[in-house]
Amino acid sequence: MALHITMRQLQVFESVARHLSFTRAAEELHLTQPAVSMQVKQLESMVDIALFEQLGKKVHLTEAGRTMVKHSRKMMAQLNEIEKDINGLRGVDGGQLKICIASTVNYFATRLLSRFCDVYKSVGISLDVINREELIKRLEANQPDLVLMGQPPEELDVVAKAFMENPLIIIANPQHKLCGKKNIPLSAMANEVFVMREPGSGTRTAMKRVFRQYEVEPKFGVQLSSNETVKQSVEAGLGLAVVSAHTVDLELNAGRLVSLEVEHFPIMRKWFVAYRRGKKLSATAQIFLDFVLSEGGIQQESHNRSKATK
Amino acid sequence: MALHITMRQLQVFESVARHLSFTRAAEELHLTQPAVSMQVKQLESMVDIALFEQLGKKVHLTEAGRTMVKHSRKMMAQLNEIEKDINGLRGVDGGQLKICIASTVNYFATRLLSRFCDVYKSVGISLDVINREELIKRLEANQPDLVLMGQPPEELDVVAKAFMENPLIIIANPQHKLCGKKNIPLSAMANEVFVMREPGSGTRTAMKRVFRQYEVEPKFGVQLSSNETVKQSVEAGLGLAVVSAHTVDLELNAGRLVSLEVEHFPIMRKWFVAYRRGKKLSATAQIFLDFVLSEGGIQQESHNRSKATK
DNA sequence: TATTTTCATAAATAATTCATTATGCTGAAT
DNA sequence: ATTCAGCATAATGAATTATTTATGAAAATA
Repeated sequence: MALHITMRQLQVFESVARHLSFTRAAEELHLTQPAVSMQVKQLESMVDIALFEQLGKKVHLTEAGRTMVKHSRKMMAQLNEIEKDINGLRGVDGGQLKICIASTVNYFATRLLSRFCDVYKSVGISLDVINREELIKRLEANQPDLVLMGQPPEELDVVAKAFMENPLIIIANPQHKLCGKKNIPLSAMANEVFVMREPGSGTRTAMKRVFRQYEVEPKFGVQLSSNETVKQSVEAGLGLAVVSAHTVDLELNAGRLVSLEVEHFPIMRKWFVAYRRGKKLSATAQIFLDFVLSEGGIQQESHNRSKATK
Repeated sequence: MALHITMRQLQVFESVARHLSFTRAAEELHLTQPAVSMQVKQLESMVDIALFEQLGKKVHLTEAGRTMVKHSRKMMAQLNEIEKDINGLRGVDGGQLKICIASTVNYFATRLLSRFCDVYKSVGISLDVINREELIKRLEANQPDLVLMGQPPEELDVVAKAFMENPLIIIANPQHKLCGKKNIPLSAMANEVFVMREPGSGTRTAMKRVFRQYEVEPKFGVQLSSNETVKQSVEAGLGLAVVSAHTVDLELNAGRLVSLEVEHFPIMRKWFVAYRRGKKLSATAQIFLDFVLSEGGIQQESHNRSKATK
């Protein structure tokens, strides 16, 4: 790029071209006339061609001048567009939001989202429901603005805020022999078969941790890839399962599944809304974050799952 | 225009955005890394929004950043277009030429033009054949690049170069009583009727001046608005006329008109190619000017018909 | 001819910009 | 834990730019 044309030059030039007078342009721009002359002269020397010609005392544009006027206007319009476009991004109105949610969150996230959309109608939301593993990949790639998930990842430096309780319970088929029993000891689980999600699933990790902690080793049965199939499998009597209580509301009420009152259960965990540390949240994302936190109704304490817990 | 975004800022920003690395951009631009950081920071402060976000050690564009990249590219493309467009004007190729010619010049100007076009095929020419009065108006309005005319105007500061002899002769119907006579005294014209062009016509002015100079007062008959009708009128026997010899070549050869050998005639005048003083001749116009002068084959002496004959 | 208008040029200076070096911080990799 | 790579910040100096005042020249006007 050889030419070092400045916006100022174009601006001053355009004014002269419009008035066909250096003096008028100077007045318009609150400058002295020589200042205008010099800017124009600089622009002329940049393109190495005369932009004005003075015949008698009247100033005329040359052919090159007419061309330059067009370009000047275009450039200035372009600049204004930048301002406009960027300002558009600054506000919430018309904002775009990319949200990823862990699959288990799905059950209430949709309700959350629809309430949000009611309030901020002009916000465009793209929602991806994915498993924990994929979600972490996406976070690494800086794809989503915000994610809703269970336990925030240890391996990534994220800012995570809890926004809702997430009790994990053990569910069983209503015909199961432990149904209705009170204070079932955890050790009783050693005789049970558990169906579960794929490795990497947050629920699976939490469950395993508890059993390991109390040195109970249940049997592990079928491995399933969606929460829905887990529930169906339990309903079909393939075994027990640890799930987020929110995801089985309907089935419990309908009596198709029951919650076992096992010792140490429910495991009280939380749902988090999270984003990568350093992420510049757009106004829209910030609003959504606040919305989720207030709707969730947990008193705030920032969870900072990072090595850099300085 | 509040924002004082510089091309440099956009250029540096674009480089960073392309590499997603300040250091790489610095290398590309032969700068130090802090210099790059500062340019980007300045741009960010101009639009008052973050363009990059650093997550871990990777640099990402923000939404605003992505928008800005588009605009940066557009702006830089725009700049290149200026250069291209202006360069297009600098050369002869594809140039535009607005030429006005006095109506009497028409007879050979067309031939001149066609020869010019043969050589410079890519030059677009707009040609207006108009009378002297209109031609001067056009000159005042700075409409034509060049004009071809008889006597250059006194009232306007033009640069005029003679390029061809312009003998003015007196023509008559072949049946006219003075036909074939040698050395007709100018005084004999006092008994003749002259048809002529409208006031303002160069030929008319020249003719009147000669008659006044030698104190001869011929009768003035019909006033005609085109050279063609003047010839036809003379042919029809309505009177004599003073015309540029070039315009009646054909008629003289065909014997439809004759030239009278009157004392002081032919008045030797010249055709001029002219443009307003101060006019920035485009390359194309300059070429045309040179072409006309060389084709005309008059040794050059610059005629400068101006008050400011300093 | 004298005056006014308008633009160009020159010199001076005020302001800003640009880039450098030096240094610190952070995250990732060894 | 140390080192390395990569960005930010600060201090500084050089270079450039923007702008002003003062002045001159040319053209229109009175």
